[in-house]
Amino acid sequence: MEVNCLTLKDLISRPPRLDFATEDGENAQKENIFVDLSRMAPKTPIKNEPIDLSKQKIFTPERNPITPVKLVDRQQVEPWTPTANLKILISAASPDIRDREKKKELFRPIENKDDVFTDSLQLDAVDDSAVDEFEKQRPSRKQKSLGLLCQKFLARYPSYPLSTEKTTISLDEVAVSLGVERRRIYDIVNVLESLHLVSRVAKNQYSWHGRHSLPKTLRNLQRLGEKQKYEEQMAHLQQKELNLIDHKVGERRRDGCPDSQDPQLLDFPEPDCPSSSANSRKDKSLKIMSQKFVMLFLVSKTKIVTLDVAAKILIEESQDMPDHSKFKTKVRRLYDIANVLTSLMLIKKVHVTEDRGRKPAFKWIGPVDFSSTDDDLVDVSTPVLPELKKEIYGHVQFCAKQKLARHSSFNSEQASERTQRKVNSEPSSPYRQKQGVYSLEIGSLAAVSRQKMEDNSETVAFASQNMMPLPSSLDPAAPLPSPSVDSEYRVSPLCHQVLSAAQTDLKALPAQNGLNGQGGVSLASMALDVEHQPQALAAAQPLLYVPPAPLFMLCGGLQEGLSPGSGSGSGSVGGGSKVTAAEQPPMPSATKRQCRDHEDGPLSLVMPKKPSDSADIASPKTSENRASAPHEDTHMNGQLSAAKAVSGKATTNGFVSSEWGNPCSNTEIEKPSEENESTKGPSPLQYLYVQPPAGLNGLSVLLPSSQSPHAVGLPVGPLPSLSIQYMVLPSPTLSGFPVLCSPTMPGPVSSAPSPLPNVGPVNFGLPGLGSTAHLLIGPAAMVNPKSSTLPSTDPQLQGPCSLHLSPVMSRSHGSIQPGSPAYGSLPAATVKLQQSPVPVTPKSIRCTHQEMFFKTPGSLGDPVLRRKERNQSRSSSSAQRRLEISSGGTD
DNA sequence: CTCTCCCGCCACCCG
DNA sequence: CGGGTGGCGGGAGAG
Repeated sequence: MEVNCLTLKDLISRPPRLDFATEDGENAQKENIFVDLSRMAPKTPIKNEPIDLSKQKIFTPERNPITPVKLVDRQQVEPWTPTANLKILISAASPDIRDREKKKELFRPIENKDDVFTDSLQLDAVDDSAVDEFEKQRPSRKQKSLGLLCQKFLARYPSYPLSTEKTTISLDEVAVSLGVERRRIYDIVNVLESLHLVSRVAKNQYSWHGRHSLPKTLRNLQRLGEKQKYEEQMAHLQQKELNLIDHKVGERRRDGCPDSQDPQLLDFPEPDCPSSSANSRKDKSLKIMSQKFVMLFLVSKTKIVTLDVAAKILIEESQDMPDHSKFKTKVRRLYDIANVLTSLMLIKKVHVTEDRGRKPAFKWIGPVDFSSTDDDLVDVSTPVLPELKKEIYGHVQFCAKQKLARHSSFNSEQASERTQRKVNSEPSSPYRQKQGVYSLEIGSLAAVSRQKMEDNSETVAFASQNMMPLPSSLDPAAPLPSPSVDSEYRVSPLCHQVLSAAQTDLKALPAQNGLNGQGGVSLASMALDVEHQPQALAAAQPLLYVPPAPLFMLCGGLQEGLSPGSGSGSGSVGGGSKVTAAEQPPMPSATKRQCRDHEDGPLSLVMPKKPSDSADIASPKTSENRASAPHEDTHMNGQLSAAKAVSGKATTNGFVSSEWGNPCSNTEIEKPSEENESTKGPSPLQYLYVQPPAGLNGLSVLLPSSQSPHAVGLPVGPLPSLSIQYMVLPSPTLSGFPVLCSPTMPGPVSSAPSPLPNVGPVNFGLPGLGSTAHLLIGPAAMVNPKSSTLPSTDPQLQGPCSLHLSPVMSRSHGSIQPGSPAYGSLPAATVKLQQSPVPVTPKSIRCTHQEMFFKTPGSLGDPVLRRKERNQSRSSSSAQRRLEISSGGTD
């Protein structure tokens, strides 16, 4: 059955149920008239309705005979339908039907992950709620967004496919599987094609190339952009705008286009597409627009391009009359392109503020440094070139890269590394690279670090122009100015906003908690770039990142926020490092927004410096990783499936899931758990509990009080950034419910026994918690400096979820150490939370579990757990137990 | 209100 | 000529 197929796919990257319906329905509608008829029959036609109907249709062709069923489905599907009707219909429907629907939903949710979706899943338990759920299910606009669709699309293919594997993309197939009309797929594919991620081989057929050539493509585009003098044009336009703003907004655009520029633009060689025809139509093609748009970023010093400027340039190039309608249309197209580029983690939305207000803009967060020479990248001082790394490290790293790649290209990595290096070079810089381990920062982080590194000039420039990159610079303080800050940023480029917020919070915390701000953990990790990530994902995902398994000890009362171990050092968050969220300063609206949207947050990849080491460590993992690697991004595939299941809903995106899926992490986890058992001692495992800041949606952050000391010490790598293990839990529920742990590396502290075979996400049943509690372990970002092994961390997870703590170092178990001087300044660790538009509530978590449950029945399993979870009240003390238990459970 | 951008009509083009 | 592509802009959801 298609359904089955879909299901599998869905697991990986599935469009919301609605999508399904939509797919079929829409397609049918457009392509199949008769379908429409069926639709019509049912009820009042609502725009949205058709989709639902179609869904049913799709599914039902076979079913069609069962008319009644249709009605039922439709109703269910149709959110808009009055609840009463829905209920009635539902009730009327046979149980079988309901079950069927439920099943469908279950599978679909993965991608849809929408909260709604999740909720729907829960429905099983509650029939009564069915109606509400239905309503919830209604696909929101966001759910249908091109960006989300693109993510789903990307999730289907590995970012860095093996050369051997050739993937062909059937537009029809994809459209069906993603539940959208083909038209939408064209939009995505065209942009991807412009970057050479795919190429058209035949009608309806594209081949997937992945990101391998992305750096080259970008380089070429950059060159072209330079030739086109886009930078100048942009500057010119911006200036004009400024001037115009004062005078007139209206027609500045025309003015904006420098006459001189026109010729160039006209000449504009179509970058990659040789074929790009001279046709006017083609000139306006999304592909070309996409390339030009990318060029604008690449040539921009600020890496920030406002849509209006981009639209103007494009209009001018196309020689279109700059009338307002044209401009509007152009902007619409740019949004389409931007959505895809955002999904590729190449750009993220930001807003530039002007005197008159904000302007929509996008910031390049992709690789930057490929600039002049192709070889440059390699040449760079960076110890390990991205590509080289690939070769050297082989699968393991490869996998990691892939994951990372999603977020950023190699180049970016390099850039980040470089940056870090610079930082390192700085004597003062507190952060040192860890030996043997390189942490790569991706996406926004890299970009951010880069910016800072590069200089303030960019910022200045903006300022002069009145343009301010809001997202990055939300925090006035945060931005570059303070050295300490810079270093941090450099080290771990996180969303500035987040970071700033986190810092603030942290600072505040000490006071309340009596903790030392400095000593405190720096939560910088969190940067969330909400925008990047698929909204849906973000929303649903409850992310729990747990430190190395071995470490799992929750300080007695997590809820209370005490972390016994934490007291370390100056900053250690004093014994109870409980931080209250309230304290956090509210994030700027922009920030919030981003948070919501982005999941991608900075990713940090840790790579073993030495290949050999990595190999050693990795080897075990490698096998699996490799497998996963191809799938990379989404990972939605196989391995991940389990992970996904775990991550489930939380990870709406493949990213997350993939990470979770990482076997390595699992392995690591297990060890830790054992260790924990042995060590149980409070020291190692304790976590600092940080209450969720407002932005976190009530998620609590647990920081391992005892981070491996090594972390701090690691000097080596170019990348100073440290990754800190952390857990994010819904505060209310800390005790009871399942905890998702990010995969961790074997903690240095505990002697980790040989890692166990990787298992996807591991669920630990905590006895204390009751069956309910599960620990999901994701790939850990942590690297042990000591342990030569590196954890080949799962890059995958990192995605949005992973928390990257750069500066923080935890010495040995003791909680975060304040000690590190540098850190002191930056106590806060940024935790990247996925903020989903929907608040992450315990409920959502539950949902996640459910999803997971579905996916991987074995591991997570029990629905019952939920109940238990609820029931469970955990005392802090119990927490440790739980941990221990969990570890045992893991076994 | 503005910002986004989904949706799908229908023109373009190719085989 | 039929069907794949994809430009285009109305209009509505989201903020």
